[in-house]
Amino acid sequence: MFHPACPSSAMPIRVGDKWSAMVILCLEQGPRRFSELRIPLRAPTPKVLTQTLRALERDGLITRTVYAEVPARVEYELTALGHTLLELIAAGRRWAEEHMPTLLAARDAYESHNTGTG
Amino acid sequence: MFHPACPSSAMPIRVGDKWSAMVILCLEQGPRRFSELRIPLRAPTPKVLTQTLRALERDGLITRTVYAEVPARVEYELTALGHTLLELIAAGRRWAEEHMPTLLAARDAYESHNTGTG
DNA sequence: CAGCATCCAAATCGATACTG
DNA sequence: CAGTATCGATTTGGATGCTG
Repeated sequence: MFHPACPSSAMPIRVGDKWSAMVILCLEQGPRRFSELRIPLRAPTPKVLTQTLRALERDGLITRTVYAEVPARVEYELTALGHTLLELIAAGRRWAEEHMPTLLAARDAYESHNTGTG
Repeated sequence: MFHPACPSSAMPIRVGDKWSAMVILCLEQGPRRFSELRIPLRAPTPKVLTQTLRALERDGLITRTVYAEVPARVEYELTALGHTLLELIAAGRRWAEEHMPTLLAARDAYESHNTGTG
């Protein structure tokens, strides 16, 4: 799903920063907890995830709900505005599925200038 | 068109780096010269523009044609692959036109927490 | 479990100066 | 005109350690 080869490595489309699009995608199927987002995203540090989450919350794309339980529980969920972004991300993924091989081939051919012939 | 308020300031959608999408947009109506890209883009330094152009060329999104004239002339033009990206960028712009006011309003409301009430 | 504070590395953007 | 080379400021992502 979010393995290093697929997304932001070569993907020419971004939504904001490096993680925003992936967070939104993770939230597509429903609310997720802080730790639940760290695993699939491979976001090693909570700081970066917090930054991303805060920025998303600031822009009204997600909501942050705190449950007063003993092990503190916080859930993040997409807003209506956040859902509209899903379509755009899907469009980006469709483009990638269709044209990324061509782009990668072109990139590979371009790199050959330095290592292959020259 | 490319005034500081519109594009990457608040725009949550990017194509690659800060300038790639704008370069592609500038090339939509036909080939453009190096200097012709610097004016509308407000890319102050040739270095940054060159980097963007090279990356785009590397990915097969644009072509670079050099004309052996006395004042050297170089033209950049969108490839077929580059054209496919136009649709995606257009989708991003449509999203921005429709939802950006909502996003900005949410952001503004969020900022009020710090300056207004607290 | 969720989040913050501090320090650090890397990428990016940018200004100045110079060449064919 | 088009592009390169060098240096600096800003931004971003990341690692470690600590708190409620």
